[in-house]
Amino acid sequence: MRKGLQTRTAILEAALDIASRDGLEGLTIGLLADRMQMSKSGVFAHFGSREDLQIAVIQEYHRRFEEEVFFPSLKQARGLPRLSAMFSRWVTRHTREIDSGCMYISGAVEYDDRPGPIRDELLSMVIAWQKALMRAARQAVKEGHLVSDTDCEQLIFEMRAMVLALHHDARFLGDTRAVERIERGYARLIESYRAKPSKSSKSSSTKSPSASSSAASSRLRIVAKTAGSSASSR
Amino acid sequence: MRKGLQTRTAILEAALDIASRDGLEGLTIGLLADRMQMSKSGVFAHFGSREDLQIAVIQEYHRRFEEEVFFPSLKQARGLPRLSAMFSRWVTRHTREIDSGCMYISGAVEYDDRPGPIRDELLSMVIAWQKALMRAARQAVKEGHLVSDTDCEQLIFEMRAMVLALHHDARFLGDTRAVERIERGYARLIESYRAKPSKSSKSSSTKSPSASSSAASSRLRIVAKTAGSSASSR
DNA sequence: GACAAAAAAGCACGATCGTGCTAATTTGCG
DNA sequence: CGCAAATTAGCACGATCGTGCTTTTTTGTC
Repeated sequence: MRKGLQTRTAILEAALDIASRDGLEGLTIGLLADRMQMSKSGVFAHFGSREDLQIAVIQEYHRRFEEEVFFPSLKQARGLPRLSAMFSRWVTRHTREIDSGCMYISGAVEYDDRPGPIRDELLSMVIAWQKALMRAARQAVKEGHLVSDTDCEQLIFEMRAMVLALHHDARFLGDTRAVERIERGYARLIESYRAKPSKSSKSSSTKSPSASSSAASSRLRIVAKTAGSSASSR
Repeated sequence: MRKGLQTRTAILEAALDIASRDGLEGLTIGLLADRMQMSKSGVFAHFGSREDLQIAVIQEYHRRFEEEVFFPSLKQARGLPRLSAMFSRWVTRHTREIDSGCMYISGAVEYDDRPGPIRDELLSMVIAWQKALMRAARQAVKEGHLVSDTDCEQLIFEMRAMVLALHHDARFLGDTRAVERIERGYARLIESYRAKPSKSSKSSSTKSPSASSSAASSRLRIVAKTAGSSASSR
């Protein structure tokens, strides 16, 4: 009775691994059975169909994404600190999952013109994350961290763009310098929207404006130091 | 004798269509035979193997990409004009192929950890394009259009990033506003690197500096007006 | 029109896919 | 332990995949 759920969890774990590496389309019952040292039927019985399995994988992926990226960022103060935390954790996750790949991105490519429940599921997850980013950005404006006429959609667009590029460069090109690129890009991006500490600015520290152009690099340390090894098993 | 090459071309055309829509992995001999109203063997005979077919498709795609995006841009003056032309045509192509999808991008996701000849082929095409962009950017610095300490790799990284986002948003999210986003982003990007018309600047027009921040919108019309309809058949 | 060469089709093969159905096994509770 | 229920395995099915083989049809040249 309890055993069933336990193996289901183990299967899901393996499925997540496969899907992250080979894509949701590459997630196959037979391959999963091999990996689990089970029969195809045994694996199959835990999920009504392959599609249900895929959807379960997506949901589990999303759960972990939120757990690792979104929720911890909520501990940061509203506005720019939180937005930066979200971005930082997002990037950090990408640097850690270089060997597996982001399911939101691979899923988007796999299902961009393949309608159905899987696409719908992916879409709703991605949109949820985008909305969370938008909320944080708007709060940053409201808190006076970013200039009042900030085009938040534009800001988020460019943030997302760089994450896509990070994924592309790190996974496909094998170019890890993309991590530095995205740090610099984010710094430049925020800098161009950052509110000048002129008038009110009720919150945070009234830091020195430093230089008006590039600077601000020390403040925006994006990627958290990966404690110990940055190595991978692949 | 001549007929063979003719049908081969027709097959390649259909293959390009399928691969652009469903990815290179979705390109199947049987599907291709259906589309061509031929037998599988008949199709197969023109290419030694499926892999050879896929590689032929990639090469043909690249040839068209160069023909449509790269070569025409060479007619523009060296430096920023050429770089902008390349970017503009690149974006325009993406807006036109919304219904089919960019093979460089889908291929990158499909083969990011699937070594072999196909990945190699894709990689060399993508890198070739990136190098072309880099050359144009460096020329823009040399010509004095961009400030001398411009980080060209960073510039190209951010340009590529936005194109990835355009593809993602237009295809997966179905959000066509990404076109405006990318125009704005490019304007902002170039503006932050544009050389002030201070000292020498041997070339082009010594335009007025206008405002130092957002402006420059009129000069950087990215997407060519799609003559007639911007609609799609999908 | 005949004839050689090229092109296309026909057919079969082993693999793998998802998924139903039934039988065997394992599990947890009384 | 015993027994019912949950879990897993076994097996077969139709489909589709890439790709080898042989045969038929089409093509271009004399």
